[in-house]
Amino acid sequence: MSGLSIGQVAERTGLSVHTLRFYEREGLLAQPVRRGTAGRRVYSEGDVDWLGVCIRLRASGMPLTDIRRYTELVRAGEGNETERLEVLREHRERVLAQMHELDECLKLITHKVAVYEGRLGLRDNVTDCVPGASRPRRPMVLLKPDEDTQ
Amino acid sequence: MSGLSIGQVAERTGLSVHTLRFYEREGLLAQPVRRGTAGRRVYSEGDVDWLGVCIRLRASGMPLTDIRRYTELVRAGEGNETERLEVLREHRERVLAQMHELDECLKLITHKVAVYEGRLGLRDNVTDCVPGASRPRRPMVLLKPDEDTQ
DNA sequence: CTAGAAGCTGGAGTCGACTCTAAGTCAAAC
DNA sequence: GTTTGACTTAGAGTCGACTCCAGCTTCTAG
Repeated sequence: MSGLSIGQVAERTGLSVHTLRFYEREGLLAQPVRRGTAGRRVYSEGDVDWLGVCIRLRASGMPLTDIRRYTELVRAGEGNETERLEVLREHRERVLAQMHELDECLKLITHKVAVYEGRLGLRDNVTDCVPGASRPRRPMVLLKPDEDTQ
Repeated sequence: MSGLSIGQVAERTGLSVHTLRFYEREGLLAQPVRRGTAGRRVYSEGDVDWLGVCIRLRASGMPLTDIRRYTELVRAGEGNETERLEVLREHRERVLAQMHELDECLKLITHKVAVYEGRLGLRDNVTDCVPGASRPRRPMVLLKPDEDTQ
């Protein structure tokens, strides 16, 4: 069951084979990858799981150097749990901040979308309108200051 | 009231003067920046507002090329609202997806934090403990598979 | 037996987004 | 009147994170 080629892992994780080798060079793998015939990489399920963690950390904006740091702690084995915790907690703070920021952005974008939908005489989805109800013609609204012209 | 130097705008927006000039070169400003004595940039409140929008778009992961595209639409004036809307809606989808992803990441991290806190014999914050209650010594838990060793 | 697919390595290239440097202008403070 | 400091430009440099290339081996199918 265990024993995946780099190609299989690429398919499974969504990373390219290039990236998998790159991550390995960068020291992002907790254990050195086993090698099979002709020096080919043989990934265990554990390797793939760990890669999954790395991918999540990356996706949440943790830079590779920090992932490496964390990986090194894990590789070093028991005894440094406090440090690992610190890394994780710091990152969690950053993620929360990022979510907050994203929320603000979303508000802005949603506001703008609403404004343009209004300008174009749309109410939400066209399909939401009562069929047959005369769609109001574009009412030639004067541009509000605060909107996108100027 | 209107008429800010590049330095003032930098301070106000949190962008560096370098970045402000860079953004301008990249065509991210809706209107060309006014120039004062000796060719110095003089920013209007409108410029700063627009920069605020750009910053939010960037912060939510919109690449500069897309911000430029949107800016060009705005600069082109009335008549392309449908296109602007499309850009915004697409971006909103990406932001929502990103928030989802971040949420997953947060779950993972929070889980790991909880695991390490458990391993270290902490319950939440130390300050949450009843003072004087004997803190349990680290119970030498066997490592669960699924956790960070292997 | 040979062609093609997949793997290997070391190193180079790319891309996005800044970030900085050099050489110069200008206004105000001392 | 010179020094300081904020500004100007064109262009170069940096950094993170890939992404690809050349040249090689090795396995499988026809």
